[in-house]
Amino acid sequence: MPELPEVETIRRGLEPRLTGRRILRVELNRPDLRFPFPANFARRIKGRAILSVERRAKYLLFGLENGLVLLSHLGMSGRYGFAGEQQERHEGKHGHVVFHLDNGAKLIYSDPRRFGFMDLIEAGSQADNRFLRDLGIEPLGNQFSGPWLAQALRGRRSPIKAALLDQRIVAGLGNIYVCEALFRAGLSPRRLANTLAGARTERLADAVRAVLEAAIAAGGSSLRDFAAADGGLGYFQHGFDVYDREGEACKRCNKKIQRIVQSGRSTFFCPKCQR
DNA sequence: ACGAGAACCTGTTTGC
DNA sequence: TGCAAACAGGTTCTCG
Repeated sequence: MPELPEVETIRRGLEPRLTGRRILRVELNRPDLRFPFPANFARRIKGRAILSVERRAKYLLFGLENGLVLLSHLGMSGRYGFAGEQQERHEGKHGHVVFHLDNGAKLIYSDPRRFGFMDLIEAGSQADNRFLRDLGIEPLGNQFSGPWLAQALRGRRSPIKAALLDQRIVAGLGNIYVCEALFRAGLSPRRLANTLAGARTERLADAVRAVLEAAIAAGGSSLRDFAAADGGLGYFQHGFDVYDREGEACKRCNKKIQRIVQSGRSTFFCPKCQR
């Protein structure tokens, strides 16, 4: 589901509506999502105010009172919505967690496929958390650059597509934006990661940054399972150059976009523009 | 150690 | 039209 731009869009939608609010009660409608909820999940959250809503890679981090952090990953189909505002169908059957707020609002986490998951982290131990500790750098952060990428890809024998999806290197890219970034950089998804250096990694780093920034600016893409927290739908998917465009004309050279499968996932690319 | 593939789920789209 | 197969934005685990 959501990749970094969508999660960032959701974060921006939730932040003003949650910051300063107190969670009066948490309704847990099942014991697990992808993984079991941590012990005493609802009881530990109950009564605490929400101080911040942050993002790390594709994770949402809700900073709660007294140093507790609620970590939430949306998997493929997870989403946040407020009761009564929309998508009752989604929430009705798959509203797994309901946060009752002190202003009467009910924030609902729904997730049909249940690939999402949540965790609670005590202050100061974020670095040890099993979900966060192995994440690579943020692609929109200061460290990320051509030279950094060249160094990170050195010795990697996997296709560049797979390397960019590896969250331990760069954290936040998913299938859509990897395809889009490789197209923008003019690089074949099949090219081995360790054959990239110099100008190519520079172009790739620039492409990654540009495609993510464009997507965030557009409010995130809205494939069928995603709605921004404020109910608005993103529209960046109308601008995809290659993703989900198998057989259609390349916008640059007019040749047909191809679809191949790499490590079990669809890759879309232009065989002429991408080397 | 590292990379590819399977597994985890349900809903929607595609193809016969 | 109906039904089965294929496919979907992610992560973790296992196996070679």
